[in-house]
Amino acid sequence: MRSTVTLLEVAAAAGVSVATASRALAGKDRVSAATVVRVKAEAQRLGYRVDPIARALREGSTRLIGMVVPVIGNPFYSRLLDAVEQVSHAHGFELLVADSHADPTEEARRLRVLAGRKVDGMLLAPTVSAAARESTVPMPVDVPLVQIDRVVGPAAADFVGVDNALGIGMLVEHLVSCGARTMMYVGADDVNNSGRERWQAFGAHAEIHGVTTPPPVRDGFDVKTGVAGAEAILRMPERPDAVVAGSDLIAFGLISRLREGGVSVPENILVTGFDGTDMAQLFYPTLTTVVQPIEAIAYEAVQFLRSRIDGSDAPWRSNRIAPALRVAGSTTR
Amino acid sequence: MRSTVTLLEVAAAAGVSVATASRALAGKDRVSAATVVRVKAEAQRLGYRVDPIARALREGSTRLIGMVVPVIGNPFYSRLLDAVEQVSHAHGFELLVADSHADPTEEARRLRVLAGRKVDGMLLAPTVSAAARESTVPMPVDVPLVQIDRVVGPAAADFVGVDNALGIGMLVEHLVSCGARTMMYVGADDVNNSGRERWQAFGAHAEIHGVTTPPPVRDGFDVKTGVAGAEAILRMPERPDAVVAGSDLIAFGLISRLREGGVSVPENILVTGFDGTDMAQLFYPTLTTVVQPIEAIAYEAVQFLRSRIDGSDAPWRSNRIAPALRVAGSTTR
DNA sequence: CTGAAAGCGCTAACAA
DNA sequence: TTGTTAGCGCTTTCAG
Repeated sequence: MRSTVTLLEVAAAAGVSVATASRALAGKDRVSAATVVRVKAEAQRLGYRVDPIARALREGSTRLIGMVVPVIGNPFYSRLLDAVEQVSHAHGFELLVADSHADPTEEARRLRVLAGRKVDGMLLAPTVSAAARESTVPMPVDVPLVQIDRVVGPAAADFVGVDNALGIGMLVEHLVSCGARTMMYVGADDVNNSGRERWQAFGAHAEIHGVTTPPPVRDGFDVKTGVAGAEAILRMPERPDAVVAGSDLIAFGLISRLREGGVSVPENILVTGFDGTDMAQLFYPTLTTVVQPIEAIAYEAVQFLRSRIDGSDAPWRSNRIAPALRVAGSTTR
Repeated sequence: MRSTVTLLEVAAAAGVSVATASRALAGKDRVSAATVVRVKAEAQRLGYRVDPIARALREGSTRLIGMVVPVIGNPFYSRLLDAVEQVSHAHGFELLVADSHADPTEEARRLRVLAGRKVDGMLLAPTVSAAARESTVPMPVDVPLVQIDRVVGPAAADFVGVDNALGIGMLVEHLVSCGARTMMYVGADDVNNSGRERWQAFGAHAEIHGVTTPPPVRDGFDVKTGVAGAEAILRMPERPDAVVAGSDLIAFGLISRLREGGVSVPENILVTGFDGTDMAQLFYPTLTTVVQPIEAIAYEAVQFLRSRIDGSDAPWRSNRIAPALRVAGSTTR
């Protein structure tokens, strides 16, 4: 069996021209039913598969979606990637993946490479490096693009992400119902919308419930930030009743550092996370958190992208999807 | 600025033919220095970039590498993906990613899709599903392929992975030096080489050190298996001194179940993992484990693949890379 | 309803 | 050293 059988061979086998064969296989042009059957049978028999390269050259469309994430190794992004891969695959797109390694310059370069590869559209989870503190509007290419997970700078594209305010609201409310009267926030700074929105929502909900809030610790979404938060707490004369961490990773770092400092969770202090990672259920104690609707985010993002690929020039849309509260050991006494 | 500037335009601007422009840019054919400069300048000025589609159609090479993993969401694979992405990118390849969702049928299908996309080569981390217990030799395509991480069935391709026997040896030796005299194995079954090799190495090293080994629990590489192992231990009249778990995930499941059962690590029993995930350092207790040389595996795999892409028809090679022992809380009293 | 032919952008024979 | 041209495999006018 020849490794590549061309349309010409199928046409010859079916006794028609390439043009007819093409039409028969495409099925959207007027071709006699009889030839359609014959051509399809021959194609099947010979194991014909269209050459996507030739088709792309001719049609200007690759059926490829590019996705750029800050770091594939981060479980949140890898799960998002997983979900996006499934959805785009279901829509007939293949996924070209690029990792910006949390470097805005590299991110821009990767976007350009993907555009050069003629992807039909791109999904971007923008990076925010500590180095490049200012937000760069990441649109160096004229390919349909939707931002996913978070936004840097003023939105200049469609956006799909979690409803941060709602999630934080759920957590604060839950902690209040657990009897917490003082709550500290340990999370990311204002460089991207997630950090900003979670912090603002925390403030707003704390106020609504009349909760006292010691000064927060705000930096990144990483373990390190959690450790810093724990150290701040260990230095405080009076510990807060609870800590709202801006991410599961922060909570992990926080809890393990508190433990080293002799403060245990949930006995001495309640802690919540944000993201709903698998590890949250394996950690000790299991972590109360808010679960990101990853599948829904992936689904909606691909929908947005498809409509842009199909030529929509509607105003930028922003889609916030509700997360779900998952109560666990870190807030259960 | 036009979004796509073709070679023809560059040639016109430089006052030469497309052929000359192509050669000048490629640089490997005889062209006068003066025209090279002129063409390059014009290309630069116009922002010309070769169209990879056209080039691929002409050359039959896409500079694309496909990679199929059982599940992107698994931290080990996402880190491997990350590493592979970097290495292949450094060699001028873009990465097309596919997730087989641990389904051999889907895996075969994805391999075919990638082959249809005309990738120059493929990296496959074969899946092993509980459903399809028998190993299928995964070579439905005639594209250079190297197996990475593990092998299913008789090797029919180059392979790069960790040196399982060495890793297990390090762990057993370490536990012996901690004073353990009875060790139980909780790991994966024999469906793939990793499960088989780790188990065999455990047996061999236990014998060398004269260690007593109660019956093992063997199933998958997942949390569930660890939980099963813990339950077996909780039922035993006499607990072993230590448990060698076949993966970090198994160890996590095992430790948390033991904790629920009132057995604590490392006080009552020592536990080791395998993989060296980030979580191993965040877990309580921090986990003694063997760190997979992920970067080295990625590097070597891409090297193997490149040599196959370049036409090498040497016999199949198998490259086992040494892991490193990382001692932590789960074996430190 | 079907065929002939153009052409997507590029590279490599082959000529000059 | 440079230009002309064929052709990679496909889709799509334009004729018939």
